[in-house]
Amino acid sequence: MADAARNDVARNDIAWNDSARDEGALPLPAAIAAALEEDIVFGRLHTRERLIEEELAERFRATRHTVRQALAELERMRLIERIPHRGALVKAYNPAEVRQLYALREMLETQAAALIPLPLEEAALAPLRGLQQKHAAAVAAGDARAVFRADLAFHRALFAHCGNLFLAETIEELGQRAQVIRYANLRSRSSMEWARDQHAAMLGALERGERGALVALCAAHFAPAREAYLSQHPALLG
Amino acid sequence: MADAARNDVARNDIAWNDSARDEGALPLPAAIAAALEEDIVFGRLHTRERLIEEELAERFRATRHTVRQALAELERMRLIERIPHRGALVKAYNPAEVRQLYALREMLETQAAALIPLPLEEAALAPLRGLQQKHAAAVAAGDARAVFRADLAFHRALFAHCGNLFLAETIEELGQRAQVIRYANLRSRSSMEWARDQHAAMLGALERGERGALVALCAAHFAPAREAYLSQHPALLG
DNA sequence: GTCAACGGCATTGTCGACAATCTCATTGAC
DNA sequence: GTCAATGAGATTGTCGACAATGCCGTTGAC
Repeated sequence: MADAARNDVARNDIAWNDSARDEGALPLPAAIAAALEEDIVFGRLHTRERLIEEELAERFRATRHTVRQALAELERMRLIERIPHRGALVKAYNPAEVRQLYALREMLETQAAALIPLPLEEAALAPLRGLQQKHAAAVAAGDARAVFRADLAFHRALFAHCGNLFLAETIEELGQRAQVIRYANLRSRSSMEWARDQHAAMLGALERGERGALVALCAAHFAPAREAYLSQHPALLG
Repeated sequence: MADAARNDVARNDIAWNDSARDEGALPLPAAIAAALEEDIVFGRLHTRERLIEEELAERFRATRHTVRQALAELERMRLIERIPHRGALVKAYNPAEVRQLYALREMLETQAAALIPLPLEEAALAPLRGLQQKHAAAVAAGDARAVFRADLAFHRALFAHCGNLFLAETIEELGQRAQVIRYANLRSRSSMEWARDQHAAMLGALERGERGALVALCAAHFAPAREAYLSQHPALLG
């Protein structure tokens, strides 16, 4: 019965966030998946926590089938793990895995940064500036959700210019997988401001055609998240 | 009605291959997905061809639900594309995409080859030799399916030694996506023999600790498949 | 003769109900 | 007291039926 009590607390926690509806025109499973993704990113759902289909169906006022599809989507993104007849768990990474994941991201983003044509033409630069401003505004407003979305959009738009669709996709996928790890950083205002300033510096490098600076910025961009995660999780278990 | 006739031909084609059963203990959706994967790889299902749930259900003697799961799996592997209310198509790549996909594979496999500890210890080398022998035996027997499976296994085992789980996974996923493109090569005996000899050369480089040779072999390993595909597909459309 | 509206048919998507499986507390033997 | 077997309840998996949608040939107006 202690278990039931724990589950109730968790359910109340996440019940605050009824954000499936505000996704607008998204198909329902995608909207549910997005809401759960946020729950994971912002730590409302913890590592190893169980996701129970019927509870989610009630919360989102959807059928269990719909929830099931959303869970399949989250599994595809590798944010959760599904074990046959046992349900879905928020995925956990041990420190070695975290290091490997970030090492790969660094490698790919470095290569992608090296492929972006420099200096970037104005027509491509303008949308990036727009996204940068959105991100900065979200940081100023202290709106963590908006920061999260704007950050994703900025990086997607940036690496879209690397000239390799598959590289850009892979970078984005690995970024999604790292979200489970990243959430600690979204809460701190200073780290959000640091990211904002890095984006500004990237834009500068893109404008002025400074290849070395761009590559260095991309490579170093997520070091803080990795370090924060590793420092919080003792070596024995992730 | 011309359409119906075309579909019948295709259906007879693939009806030869009732290989879902011989996957042994795999869960049924996975077995169906594997059978369809082979159909795609071996060109029994052509690019842009439609996959109709009910036909597949009949062929595999499964319910449409099960087929649906298999299609979801193939979509996850990006071998097919699903359009809402319109069904599933075997994915097509245009020449630019083919080039990008292979460029990324080359980049990743080069990096992975650079990370494998050299010379590779005997305990790790022995299983690789075993897989190489299986591959060579399949080539000798002219068993294209066995060649396909053995080739996958060899590369998976090779890159598992790069020390980065995510890099190895990503390489494998991109290899799966390239399967749509690769099939032309599986038919020719000479290309199978070429792959076999390349594997042998890789093993030699692993044993003797020849980093440069290993990297070069990995980078060049799939150039023939790319070239074969590009030469067959005029620039306008893939 | 052209073209837009209609409607039948093929196909995919969703639902509620039931079956299969796992978990965990209880029971009973030693 | 420990431990394995049992069984009830919780949870996931699968099914058949029906709803929704898109495709495409037909109809009819101009």
